[in-house]
Amino acid sequence: MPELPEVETVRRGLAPVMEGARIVKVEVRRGDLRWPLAKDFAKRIAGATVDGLGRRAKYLIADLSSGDVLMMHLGMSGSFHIIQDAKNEKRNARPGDFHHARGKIGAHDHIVFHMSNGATVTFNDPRRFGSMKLVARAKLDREPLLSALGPEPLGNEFDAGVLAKACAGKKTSLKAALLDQRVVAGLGNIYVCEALYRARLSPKRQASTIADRKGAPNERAVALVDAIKVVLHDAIKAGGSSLRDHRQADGTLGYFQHSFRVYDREGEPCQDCKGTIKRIVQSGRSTFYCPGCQK
DNA sequence: CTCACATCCTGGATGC
DNA sequence: TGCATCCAGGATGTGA
Repeated sequence: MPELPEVETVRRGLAPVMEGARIVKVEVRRGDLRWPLAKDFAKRIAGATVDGLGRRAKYLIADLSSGDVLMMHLGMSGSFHIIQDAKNEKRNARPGDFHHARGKIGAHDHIVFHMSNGATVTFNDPRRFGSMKLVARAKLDREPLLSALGPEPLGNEFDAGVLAKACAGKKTSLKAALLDQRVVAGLGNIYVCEALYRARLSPKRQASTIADRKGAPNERAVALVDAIKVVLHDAIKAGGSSLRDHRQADGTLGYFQHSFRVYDREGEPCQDCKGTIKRIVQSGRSTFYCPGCQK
């Protein structure tokens, strides 16, 4: 489930048990994720305190007291779960508190962090498209996984001018351009579909048509940037989207999937016109849109 | 350079 | 029920 809103939701769920706590021990149960973990991965982390847990695009970034930074990506099927120490849970439990993932390390729990506060944080990823990488903080500005990323869509620096410039001259579709992390970082298939619907722009439209000949933004670029910010903001507020029962780190379900206007709604009526939501395939991925509203 | 496409991997849904 | 097929939230490397 992991696009920007889901990763941000995971970050907010993990921060309370990780920030300020020491990683006592790391278990690498399977190190062959998207890329094999470095042989000294666990040893390099053990004993470090997590000074902060941040996010860049779809990467979680833990700042460690050792001088390293731990980059984590959820891929397609990655998730984190918190197993609370029983004593702590009893002590801290309040009525209405969220349900914590219950007790046991299970299949596909590839990486397990044992924290000094008694919490256990597991990284689960059936498809193993996720990844973890340790990088010296001093070298982070030259980290290849980050250096090519476009702007954060919720940041002030992301506006119609920036998006138009990135799309100017692009022959490819708007859909493909928005999925390109170099254009804007953090969108995935769901939120691209939803943002295009909200901006009333066709996913098939050539990307360059949100800019004039000089690369300046037109009204389409303005609408698109606005739609992207609104949909991401709303999704984060809803705790992300829970597809196929995917859960947040604290065990609760996000509910933004109920706000999908087009994603996975092929054949259903459009909420704005009399049309029907259609599914097409663009560069091998499903695109959902309303041909009536989106031009 | 830019773009379309296959590919990594597993599990769930669907169809016969 | 059993088995085959298709599809999936991402990102990269390829080949045209």
